[in-house]
Amino acid sequence: MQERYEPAAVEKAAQDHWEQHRSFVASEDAGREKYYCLSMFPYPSGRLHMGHVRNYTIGDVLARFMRMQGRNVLQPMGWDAFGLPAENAAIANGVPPAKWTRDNIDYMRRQLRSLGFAIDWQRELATCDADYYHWNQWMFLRMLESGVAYRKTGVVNWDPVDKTVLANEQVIDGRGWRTGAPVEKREIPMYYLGITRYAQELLSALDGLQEWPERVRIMQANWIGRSEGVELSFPYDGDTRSLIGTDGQLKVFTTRADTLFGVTFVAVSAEHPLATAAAARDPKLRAFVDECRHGSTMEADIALAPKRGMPTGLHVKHPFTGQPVEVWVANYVLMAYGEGAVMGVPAHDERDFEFAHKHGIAIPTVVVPGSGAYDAVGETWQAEYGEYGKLINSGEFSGLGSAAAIDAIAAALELRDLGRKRVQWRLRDWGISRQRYWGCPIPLIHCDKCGVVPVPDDQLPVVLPENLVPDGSGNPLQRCAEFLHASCPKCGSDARRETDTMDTFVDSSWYFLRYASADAKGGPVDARADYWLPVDQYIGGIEHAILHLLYSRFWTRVMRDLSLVKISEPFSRLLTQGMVLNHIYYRAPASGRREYFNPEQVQPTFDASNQRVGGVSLVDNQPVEYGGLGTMSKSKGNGVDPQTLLDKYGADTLRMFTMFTAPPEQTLEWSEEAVSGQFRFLRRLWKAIHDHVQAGGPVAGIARTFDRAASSDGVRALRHKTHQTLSKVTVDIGKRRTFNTAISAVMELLNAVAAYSEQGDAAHAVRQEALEIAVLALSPIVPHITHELWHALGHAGAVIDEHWPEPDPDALTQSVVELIVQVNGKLRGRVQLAAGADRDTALAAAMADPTVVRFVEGKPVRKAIHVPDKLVNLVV
RNA sequence: GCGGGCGUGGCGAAAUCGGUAGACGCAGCAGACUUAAAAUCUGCUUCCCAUUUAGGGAGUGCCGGUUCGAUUCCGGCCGUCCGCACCA
Repeated sequence: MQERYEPAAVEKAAQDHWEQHRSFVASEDAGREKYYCLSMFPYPSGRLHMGHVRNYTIGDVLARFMRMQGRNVLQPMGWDAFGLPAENAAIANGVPPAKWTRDNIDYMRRQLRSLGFAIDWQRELATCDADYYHWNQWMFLRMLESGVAYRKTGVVNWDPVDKTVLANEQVIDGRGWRTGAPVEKREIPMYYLGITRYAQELLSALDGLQEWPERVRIMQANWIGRSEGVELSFPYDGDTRSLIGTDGQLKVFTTRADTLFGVTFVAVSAEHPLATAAAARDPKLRAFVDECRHGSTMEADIALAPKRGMPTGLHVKHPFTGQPVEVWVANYVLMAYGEGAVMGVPAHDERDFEFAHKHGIAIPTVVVPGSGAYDAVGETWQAEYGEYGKLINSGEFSGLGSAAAIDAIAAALELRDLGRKRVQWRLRDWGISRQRYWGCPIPLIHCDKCGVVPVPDDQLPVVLPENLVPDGSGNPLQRCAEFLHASCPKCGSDARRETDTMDTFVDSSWYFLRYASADAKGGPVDARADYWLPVDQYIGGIEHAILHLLYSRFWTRVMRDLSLVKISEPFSRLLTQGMVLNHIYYRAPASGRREYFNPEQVQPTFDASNQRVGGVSLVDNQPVEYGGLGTMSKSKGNGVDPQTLLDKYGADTLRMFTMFTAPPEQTLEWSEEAVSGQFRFLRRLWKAIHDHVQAGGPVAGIARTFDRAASSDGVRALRHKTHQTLSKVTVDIGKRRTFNTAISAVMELLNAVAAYSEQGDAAHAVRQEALEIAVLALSPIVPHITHELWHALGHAGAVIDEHWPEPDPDALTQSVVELIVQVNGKLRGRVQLAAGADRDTALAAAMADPTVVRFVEGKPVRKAIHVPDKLVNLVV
């Protein structure tokens, strides 16, 4: 064994061993319990970032730990390879997205390998491979057949200068990212997936996901947004009827049908048909409607905007009283929720209250609290106005409580065919059409005679041409004759291929299923998926808490209903890892953009209480401002390239740092000093084993039976520490997922070994055992160095093939324990006692402690608490 | 506005079921080794009082409650981060 720890050589040797022994190739084995450990696959952006390292290290530690526990482990990896950045890179460099993407994959795959992740690379997939997206297309066609997928017009962002559709992230402050031109809204036909059909199931099943973080479940429940209420109709009056041209009703949805008699106006969104009709005959209203439609699309801005509105001059009739109610256009009504229209009840809804005050509309009270705290609403809004109570001035319903009134009003409306109870969802169907090149083609053909015709299964996949270079204007597929041209599968005449591609969230909604049957030919998956699924542990960023995880839950159910899989929930257990943060330094010139400085190039400055307040750039020696801690990002210039660290310290140090510095769900603060601290620890571990082996000669021959009675106190204490450490690490990794405390425990063990100075065979044996446990316990976290150290400790086999050891119960028991002694709850002393000492013995020992005596002396003991083998508390 | 999390030394954090607050590590200080530096090793390192020893007091954002005992449970407040945001 070498005296110095040299990570490069150690890591190469370990990786070669795993490679040669195909250690991570997984195969189905019905006789063994499986463990499917999955980390969210990366977008191949170019290089790994620290977030990837953290994510994949967490997964790898669990995979390796479970492997040692005897589970049949699958840990696959792939690439979320379609998407906008590849097109942007193409525009910038003139390289086809396919080449850029595949080059990035090659580089990042090498990086993942050099980090030593226990990945089964035989199952690797990239979503841009036709073998993969073939099945996106196939499943889309099945959904089209079953009606889950359907066509409807949708609104897109249109850049009038580049004449192209923009993704939301390409719209910055309402303008196109490249041209700066104000973005327009356009309606075009698009395809939707009916996720709302599954809304109730997706919501109810959240209760079963007890191994998911609660906040993810709450976020999903809020996103699905179930609300129970009443849909009701206000019939048009004569004037409105003649303007619209048909008899009709204005439909609204409300959760507060009990306030129906307080309606003094009805408000519709600017996109509502009534608004359009009224605007056609009123130029002022038309100007207002246009303004609302073009207003900021930032939802936070909308929420803060004042309640603006204009009357349409149109009226509808109250469903019970028949009284005319005026229709207004209001900027706070959303077309996309409910019916795009609301009944205005100013006395009992804060927004309606503000609106009515502003526009001089009456505010009659129709619900009062049971206590009679008020009988009419005042000038300023009070929260109690929105509460349930007892109805007044509500015709036949007066006197009822709110809940009963809602039932009665709904029943009465139903009799008149003017309304009914129903559930409204916030969740909307998923529009998957993207007017982009680098994505999975939607398998449809447009024929002048037959209309939209699905591509037959035997002509799948519709292959995306990979040699196109987008230039920022439009979708290059529309200029690619060989892709565009097709013959109609129905009538055979010349036809045009659909050029829209699918949202990349489609690709990531089922990739975890494909890993489980990576080379299945006849369908997206085969029976092997039934063995591996569901994923036992999924690990990824909190940023995917809603969309990706919800879409995957939906897609899995669709596949279930197509009899492709047997499960409903894809991920049994979810861990959302925290972000990686670093300091932010910047200069803010009087005019122009902030300039950011890489923290490595800044000498920080601190105030009197040691708080970071600024810094000096090492480049020009001028001061820079401190911007706090923030997620590592390109735009803030505070990223750290893991490759640099890998080259400098090796994979084990990097893995160790990400696992030790914070628990996995919390944010992780970058610190190069902490990294070098982890490197120092590994070096100390190396040296400890080196010295041990040198001192003791060949160690394999040591007999390791410990006779408790014959052992010295030192041997017993070190054995106790060793097995205590083992049981802590087992729980911390296996149950609590607190890798940081697991590492701390091993550090303590190593400190104990260093402090243990006894010599002789028994001492050498107990030291050997301690070091072996330390190596085994750390091996999931730092697999390379432990691979080498396991051999150094005298073992012929590889540490990865070792079984996770069980703590020795005999070593864990202690014959003498220390009790703490409190007086009135304050720590006053400690006493050594035989384990299991009874109350009287413990109290007697406690009273004998000199410090305790000083505090108890002369005062009667009123009460004494005894927690066996733990503490005594004397109340005086 | 609504929902959720978090608040502990100079810093990252630990305390797992209500029982020793600050494990482990970083940074810092002192010492050893060295011609010197680095590396390494040893010791100290929450604050205040006392310091010759022994010790004593306070302390987990703030105020209060429950308890023999609260970082932990309960109520209220403050700060901070995240998510959603005119959802009818």
